Amino acid sequence: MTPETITPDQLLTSTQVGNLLQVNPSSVKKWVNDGHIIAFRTPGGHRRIRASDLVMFLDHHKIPVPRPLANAARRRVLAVDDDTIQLKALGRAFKRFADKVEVTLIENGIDALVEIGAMRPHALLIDVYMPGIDGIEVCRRLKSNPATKDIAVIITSGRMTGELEQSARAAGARRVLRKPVDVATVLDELGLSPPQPTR
Amino acid sequence: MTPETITPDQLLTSTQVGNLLQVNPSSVKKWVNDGHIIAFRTPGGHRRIRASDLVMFLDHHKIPVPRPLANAARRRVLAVDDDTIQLKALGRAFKRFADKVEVTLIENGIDALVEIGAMRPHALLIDVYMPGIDGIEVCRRLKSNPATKDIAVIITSGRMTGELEQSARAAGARRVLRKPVDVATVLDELGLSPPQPTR
DNA sequence: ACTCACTCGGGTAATTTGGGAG
DNA sequence: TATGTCCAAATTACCCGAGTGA
Repeated sequence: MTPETITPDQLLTSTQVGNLLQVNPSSVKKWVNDGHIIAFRTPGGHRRIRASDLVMFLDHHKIPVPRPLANAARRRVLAVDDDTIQLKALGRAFKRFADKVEVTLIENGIDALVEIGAMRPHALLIDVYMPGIDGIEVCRRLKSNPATKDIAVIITSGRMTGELEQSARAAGARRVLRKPVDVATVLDELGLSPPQPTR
Repeated sequence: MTPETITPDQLLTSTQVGNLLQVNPSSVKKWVNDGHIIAFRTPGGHRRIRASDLVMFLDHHKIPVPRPLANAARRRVLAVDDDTIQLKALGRAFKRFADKVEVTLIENGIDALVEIGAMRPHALLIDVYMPGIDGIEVCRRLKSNPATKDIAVIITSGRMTGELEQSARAAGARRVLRKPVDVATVLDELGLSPPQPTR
C-alpha cells in the first residue's frame, strides 16, 4: 500500500499516515480536524495529506521521521556567495551529509532570491556583502514575510565585527559566521545532530 | 504518457487525470458523472477533460495543483513598484480580467524576487528604479537563468528616455512602458487578445 | 479500409474512509 | 489524549467489449 520511499508531493490517506506514524488512523483524523496537519479533501470528503505537509507536522512536534519519509524530510540549504572558491568548498563539506541535506549553491544575489521562493530552503547561508544585494536587508525582508520567516538565516562574512554581529541579529539572523563556515553549526541550526566526535 | 507541462486547453483522459491527482481513474469517472468536473465525450463515448476545467475543479475543492498543471491555470502577473498608488491602480485595471489573469502586487524588490521563484509568473512588470534593486539588472539575471528566461519582463518607468529603452531591450525586456501602464499591452504580452474596440 | 496495441467505458464487487457515539 | 467500533458512502479493483490512434 504505502510505498517504500515517499516523495515530497505524494498524497497520503489518513490510514497511510497512521501506519507511517504507528498511530490509529482516528488520531490522524483528529489531528487534521484540529488543524495540526494540513490536509485537503476529495470531492467525496476523504482526507488527503501531502507528504511534505506531514513532514512539517513532524518537524513542528519534533517527532522522529519514519524511514519511508526520509527522502521527503531532507533539509534544504541554499548557500549564496559571490566567492566561487568558498562556495565550492562549502558544497564539498556537505557532501558527506547528502542523505540528510540537499545543498544548492548560487553565486548571484538576484538568482538566489528567486531560488529562495522556488526551493523554500530550511536554511539560508548568505554572505553579508553581495554585489547589488545587502545580506542584512535580505534577512530583514525574509523575516517580515510570513512565507519565509521560518527560514534560518545564517549571515557569513570574511571579517567579523561586533557591529556586523549586532545588526545581523537585529535583522533576525540566527547566526553570524566567519568564513569558512563550520558545517556542524549549520547542521545544528537545521535540527540535525552534529557528527559524533570519536573518542 | 502525460507531458511534463500541460497547456490550458490540452485535453486529458480520465486515466491521465487520475495519474495527475494520484487517484484511481474510476474516481475521476465518478466525479465527471456527478458533475464535479466538466468534461465532454468523444464520438465513441470516451471522456475528455480540458486542463483548464480540471484546474477550476481543483481550485473549487482547494486541492493543490500538481506541478504539470501549473501552467494550465490562469495567466500569472507579478507587478512590482514601490509606488503604492501606481500599484493599486494597476490592480484595479486588471480587475475586469480576473477570470483570465491573476495579478500579484508587491512593493518591495527583495520580496518580489522571492515571489518570482514561488509563483513563477508568466509576466513581470517591474519599475526600473526600486530601492536597492536595479530593474534592468533583474531582467538580465532572469533572462540568463533557464528557470526564468521565459518570463515576459516589462520594464516600467515614470519617465521614458531612449537610453532607458535601449538598455532595457539589451537586457532582454519585452517592453518598456511609461506609467501608468497600458493594460492592453500587458494582455498582449500574455498571449491574450486585448479587448475589442466597439465600432 | 484494415490491423494492431493500447486505452477506455460501464458495471459490479472488494476495500477503505468518514463521522459520530461509545 | 488516543483508540476501537458501528454503518453508509467514497474510493479502488477488476471484468470484457469497444473506442482510439498510429
